Formats: sequence, structure tokens, C-alpha cells
Amino acid sequence: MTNTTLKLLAQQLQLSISTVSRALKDHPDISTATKEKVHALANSLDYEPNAYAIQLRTQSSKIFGVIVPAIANLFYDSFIAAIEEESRKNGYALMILQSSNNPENELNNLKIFRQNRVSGVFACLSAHTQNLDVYEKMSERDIPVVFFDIVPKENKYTKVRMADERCAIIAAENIIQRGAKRVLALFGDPALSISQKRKLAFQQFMEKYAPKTHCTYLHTNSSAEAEVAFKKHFEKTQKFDTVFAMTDEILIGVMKSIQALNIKVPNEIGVISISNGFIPSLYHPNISYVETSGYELGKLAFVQMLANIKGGKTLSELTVDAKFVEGGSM
Amino acid sequence: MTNTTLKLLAQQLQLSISTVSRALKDHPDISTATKEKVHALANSLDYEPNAYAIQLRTQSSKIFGVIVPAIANLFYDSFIAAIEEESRKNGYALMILQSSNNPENELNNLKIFRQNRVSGVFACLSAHTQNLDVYEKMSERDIPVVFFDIVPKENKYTKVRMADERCAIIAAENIIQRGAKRVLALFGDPALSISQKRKLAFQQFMEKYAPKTHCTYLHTNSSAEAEVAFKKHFEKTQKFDTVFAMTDEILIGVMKSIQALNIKVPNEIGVISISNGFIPSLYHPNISYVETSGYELGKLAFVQMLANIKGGKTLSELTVDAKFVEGGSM
DNA sequence: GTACATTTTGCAAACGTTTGCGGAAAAATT
DNA sequence: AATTTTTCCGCAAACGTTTGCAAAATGTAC
Repeated sequence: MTNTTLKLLAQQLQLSISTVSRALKDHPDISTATKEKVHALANSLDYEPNAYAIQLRTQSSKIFGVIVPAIANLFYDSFIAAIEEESRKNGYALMILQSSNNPENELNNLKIFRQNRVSGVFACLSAHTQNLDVYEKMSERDIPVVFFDIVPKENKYTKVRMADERCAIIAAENIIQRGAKRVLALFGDPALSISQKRKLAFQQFMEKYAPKTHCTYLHTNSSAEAEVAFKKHFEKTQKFDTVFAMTDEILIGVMKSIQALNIKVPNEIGVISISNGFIPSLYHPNISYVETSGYELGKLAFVQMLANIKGGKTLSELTVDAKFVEGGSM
Repeated sequence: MTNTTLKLLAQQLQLSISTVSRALKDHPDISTATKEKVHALANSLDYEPNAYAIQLRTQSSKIFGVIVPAIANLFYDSFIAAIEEESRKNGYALMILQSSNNPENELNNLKIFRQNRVSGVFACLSAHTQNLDVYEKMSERDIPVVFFDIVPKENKYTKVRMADERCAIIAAENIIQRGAKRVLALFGDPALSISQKRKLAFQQFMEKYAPKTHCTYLHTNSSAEAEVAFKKHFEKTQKFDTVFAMTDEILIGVMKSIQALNIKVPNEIGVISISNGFIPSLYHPNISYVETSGYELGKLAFVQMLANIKGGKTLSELTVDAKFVEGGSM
């Protein structure tokens, strides 16, 4: 079956295409009588405006592009879920592509976005993206880009991210409050600014407010690494009474070792992490964590995007605040 | 900056638009010399073909629509990841919308897909969708629909799904092999055909091949329910030596109770589930599971979609086979 | 009945492509 | 030198909308 078009409606009603077009969008120029006739026929013929023709004519696409390292990731999922909700409310649809942390994919994805003339792009940088030219190219085309989570350093961009330093500090506060003497703190890829920020803030805070607490800092790049590292350090050296995991990934590794060694939480060891909450809820007792909500971040990003589209440029870095969620592991 | 168009290239090169268009796509009519000139300028001016104009002209959009109940779900994530990969390879992009298990959203999403004249739709039905008219409407417009996971009963549709019965049977086989005497089998929402299928297959198999094994069948709708149910039944009645969880959700609940009660796996209880593997890998020992790979399902769905687009209709139900993955919990 | 204001509708161009067809120029064949 | 063939390129229409402007149709006031 061929799609219903304005032309078809116009023919059947003996009206001009422009009249039909205007009638359909309640233009005041059109009489109520014709409006009703047009609407009636449009309904019965299941008229669906052709988004492509509209975009071609109006030069605006009502589609946002989203780039994430991986879709299959709890944090990005909730981020996507949030902007999807908002987009729907505002009449936008989403085109989601994953970079797999590969700058080359990132490039291709951006290209697809340009070809589809998206109205805006939500972008999370690949772990090791250095060259931001391609994002400049978007700006040249007046396509706003809102960076989230992994964001560039330069402050000429619009970015939203978690309050990384705050997260780390809240965790440190709770560790001090627990009266920890020996802490194992595990962080992610040292090349990532998120790891650096969190570690720096954590370290400085601990040194300032609990100088006597003995802290060991480690970087691990995967769950498996974290699992091994925890085991090694727990067995070899004097035992820790508290462990801090910077991400879910690390927490997973730590918890596997804790289960394997049959260590009692929180009696033998306290556990605290930074997370959106899902992974911590899988264990008994629930792991206490500092909440970083992808969902909240998504909402914030969307607000920024809309501001960008409506009122021109809003160059700034916004952060989502963090809060401590008590599990039973401290 | 205004986008570069064919017209602009044509003007600068003193050529006609059609020549430029043809040159860009290596049409044999165009001489090598001009092709080179055109390509050179196109590159330096960052020419990006306008996808909307192309679709308008060619009536084909190179975009697939995807409807899932929720993006933030491990199974659907890996499904999406798979079709995203394949789509990219084949020059398609994805438009992903979530139904939140709400038939009304499902309706709206389909509408967006129609308006964007997607080339095809991958759809996972909402839990309680009854009315398939809206999908019929897609067919009328020659938009192929490939159903996945939660699929309609009628066999006039193209569908791919997990081999639910096989999954359940493989689980049952392993339970029998373990020499289980008392089994607790937990299933999901009894209204869902997936629950019914798995339970029926499991039950029949057990009754046929291990009639002496005592099985208790329960339905739970959430992790929390499963957690409570397991606890209640484990404490009150004679102890189980094996527990079977139909989904990750159920497994999560079960494992929380197991941790809380400090039951030893696999010595005191054997655990087996149906999963894509992520959740089972979080525990020590890893939980043995029957693998249902969203990723594989995605690959299969994409093949079906392509077949549908290329060679007209292929109405059939394909299933992804299941395999047992040894953890250490049996 | 004339003149004017108001309401309602239609014309036509434009958005950026693709593509069938026709034609000029160049090359090859008599 | 006349012809056919081949190579290369441009014209123009079409895809389905939106929208400024002009033109009917209707209403109002004298």
C-alpha cells in the first residue's frame, strides 16, 4: 500500500495541498468546516506526515544522536532511559550508537549523525579520544553537543557529569566515620580523568582529616583485575578493615574475592563503592554506596540540550550531586 | 555555517548537479578526471549527503526501529548491541524506543517509526499487549516487522526467540544429573507465555525422567518476591538440595537469601538458572546457567530482517539454541 | 449597487537528492 | 570526409512538505 500524502488528501477533498496542510495544523486561516473535513479524511486514511519531507523543508530533524561507549552498561542504560523519556515528551526521537570505546567508531557515528542532520548530540567520549576536531565540525554545523560522563577538559564545551570529587569525598567521610584504620582503595584506569579526580579528592581528604589511617591505593582495569588484586593484598599484607571501590566493575571483583574467602561483611571488612545502586543491591548485606545516578544525569543533560537549542549557546559544566545510600556493609 | 550541498559543489566546479551526484557515486558515465575533481572538492568542503533528501527521493530510509520494554536490561542491551553492530556494517542506523511495558507507548513508538519511514522494525511485545492491529498497519505499509523474545502467537509473523522449552529441559537434565532429591523451581509472571512454556517443559521432563524427585513450583514477579519465597520455603519445610531460577531477576532474589542465610553453594544447595551470563558471574562460585544470549538472538533477528527486506516475506519462527555453562554451583 | 474590509483558499517556489532521457563532443569506423 | 559509435554531461521531473503572497469568496457599510 502506498502512503497517504497531502496530495492524495487534497485530491479526494478537491482542495489544494496548502489548504490541507494548514488545516491539519489548525492554522487560523482555515475555516472550521474544512478543518473538520480534512481531519476526518486524514484519520480514516491513516495519514502520517513524512518526517523526511518535513525535515527537508524545515531543516530541523527532531532527532537527537546519542553516543555511548556501550549500550549494555547499567549506568549508560539509565542515562539513555532518562533522555529517551524526555525526548518523547518533547517530540524528539533518539538515534543511539555505541562507540565501543573505539575512536574510529566514534568518528563514523558522528558522520551518521551529520548525515541525518540530527538536532543535537549527546556524547560520552571514548576512553582515549584525544582529537576533538570531529566535535568541532558539529558546532560548525550548528549542531549542539552535550557531553556527559566522560567529558573533554576544555571549558568551551557544554558538559554534564557526576560530581566526581564530591563522590569520593562522601565515601571518604563515611570511611572515617566508621573509624577505619587500614583502607584499600581501588580506582579505575589511571589514564581516565574520572579516575584521577576521584583518587585525588579521596586521597587529599583522607590525608587531611584522617592522617593516621593507612591507605593503599591501587588501579585496576577490570573486574578480574580487581578480584585478583584484592585477594593478593588481603592475604599477603596486614588485613584491611575497609575497602573502597570506585566503580561497579571494581566492586564486582572485590565481592567475588570476599565471597571466595568467606569474609564477613561488615564485621571483618567494611565495603563502600560509587555506583548507581543496582550492583550493590545484589549482595547481602546490601553494599553502602555513593549514588551516581545516570538517570539524573540524563535529565540534566536534556535540560542543557534544550537550553542550547532554544537560547543559543550555554557553555558550562554542570554536575549532578551525589548522596550516600546506606546499605549494611559499613 | 550552511551545509555543503550538491548544488554548491556544482556551482564551484561549473558542473551540473547531476554530474556531481553521479561523480560522487562512481557512475561509469563520468570521466575519471571530473570524478577526481568532484571528490577533491567534496572532501575539502566536508560534503555530507542529506539523508532526508535521499530518503525523500528514494523512498528508503536506512533506519531500523527497535522497541524494547526497557533499555536498562541486560538481556535487551545485548540484543540491541548485536543489531547495532550488524546495522552499522550494513549501513543502517537504529532508532530505539522503549515501551516500558505500556501498550500505549508501544503505539506511539510505532507511530514515530511510521513517520520516519523506517525500513523495518524489531519489536518485543509489551507484557500484556493483546491488540496487534498496529503491527498490521506496518505490514500494510510494507515495513517488515521482526518480533523477538516476547512474540505473538499467530504464525503469520516473523519471529525469533529463545528456545524456551530447550532451556528448561537442559536445566532439568543437569538437575537430574546432580542427583537432586528435592528441587525448588521458581518461575516468573504466570501470565507470560515464556513462563508457561518453561514451566511446562521443565515439569514434564522432570516427571518423565525423575518421577521420584520432589519438585516445588512457584511463581514470583520480582527479585524481592523471589527472595522472600525462597527464604520462607527453605526455612519452613524440609530443606531443598537444588534451586532453579527461571530468570536473572529470580536468581538475584534467591542469591540474596542464600547469602543472608549463609548457605553454602554447592555443598548445601545447588543453584542453576537461565541467563545471559552476567549475573551468574557475580557470585562465587559462579552460578551454572543455561545460556540465553541476547546477542545471538540479535544476530539472528538481523538475518531475518535482511531476508525480509531483500527477498520479500519470510514468515517463520526461528529460535536460538541454548547451551549449558558450567559455573561451580552444581 | 458600489466600495471596501475580512475571511478563506490556491499558486508556486523551495528544501537536496536521484535518474531517465536526450544531446554534444570526441573517438572510432567506414 | 562522412558515418557510426562511444564517452561524457546536462535538463527536468519527482519525492512530500511548508509558507509568502496573491486571489477569490464572502461579508459589511454606505
